[in-house]
Amino acid sequence: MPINSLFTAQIIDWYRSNKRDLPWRETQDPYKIWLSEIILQQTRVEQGLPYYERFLKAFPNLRDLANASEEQVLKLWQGLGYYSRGRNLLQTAKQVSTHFNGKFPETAEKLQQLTGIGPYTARAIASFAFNEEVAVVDGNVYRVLARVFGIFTEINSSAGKREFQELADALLPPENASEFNQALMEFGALQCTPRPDCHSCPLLGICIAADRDLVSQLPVKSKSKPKRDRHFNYLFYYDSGKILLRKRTHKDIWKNLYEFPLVEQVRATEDPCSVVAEAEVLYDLDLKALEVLDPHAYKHILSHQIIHIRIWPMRGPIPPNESLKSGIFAINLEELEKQYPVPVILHRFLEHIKPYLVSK
DNA sequence: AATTCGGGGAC
DNA sequence: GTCCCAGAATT
Repeated sequence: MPINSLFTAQIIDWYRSNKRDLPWRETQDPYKIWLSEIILQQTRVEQGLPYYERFLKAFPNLRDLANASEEQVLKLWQGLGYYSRGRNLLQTAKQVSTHFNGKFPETAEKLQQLTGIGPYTARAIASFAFNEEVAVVDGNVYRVLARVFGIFTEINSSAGKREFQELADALLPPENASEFNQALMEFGALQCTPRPDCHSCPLLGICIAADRDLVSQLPVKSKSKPKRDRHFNYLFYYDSGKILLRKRTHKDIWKNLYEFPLVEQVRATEDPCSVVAEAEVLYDLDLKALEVLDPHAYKHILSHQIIHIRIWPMRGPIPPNESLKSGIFAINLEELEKQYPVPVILHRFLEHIKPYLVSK
């Protein structure tokens, strides 16, 4: 038996006895497949699963989602990260709903034209929902193929992407694309993990990396840039159940999410006066009469940046909404929690601070 | 071709 | 601390 056929057969065999019970595997509805795939981009199954359930409950079908507001979608997306996925989700729902008569295109090539659907997701939907014979390549697939076939090409280079995609396509068994794709990813997620237990691996006999002790070196990936430090000073201006809020609209992290009035500085500030002074200019506020309390400090570590956050509680009457400028507005705390999407760091702060606010 | 977009979990 | 996750869009 050729090595490639053996590999395919073993992977599928392993999958049938080890696969997890996941809701999007029990359907061929392109809407549900699409939704699950967008949620699962760069996201572990365990983290994405509750979001998938909540989205389906809120928007049972494509039209429901297409009729939603971006605020609703982002609120449901809150805490999942990569919020452009949520915005693109809504955009594509509207697009398919109005321009494609509510039907998703049925080939990977056409699916990839839609916003938020790239090479992986297009092939996943085409294969799972429409049985197209196309192979998917995600982080799991890179890892499994690099090890089993001993490939040292960098997986984040264009040459690597091409090479692994071609290999996956060559391995794909016609007639069984969907199951093979699922199997290969599941194998990477459960068995051929970043630090695997090779003793229990059914592919021990054919894996080049295991044979030559290269498992810990594969796959090869070029190093990432060092993180940059940012310093966010938030004005937590609380008064009788209301706080000041603004929407992030610029092209940056947390786009279109809401936050307290922000003063970003190049370095950490111990002195509230400089924060207040900058805020007055930035937002055209009059903060002179205010008392500024000691800040709550957090460090928010992300993939490409470390955000040093100081939330400065302030005491004093909130001006009426009509007199607020620069996109600042006052909002009731319950209203905020119900409707306004915020970064998790703000959500956690609010949960922490709420008991103290109501008891005061 | 390189960078940017989050948050959480494993180690 | 580092690396990775059912990647895609933008520069």
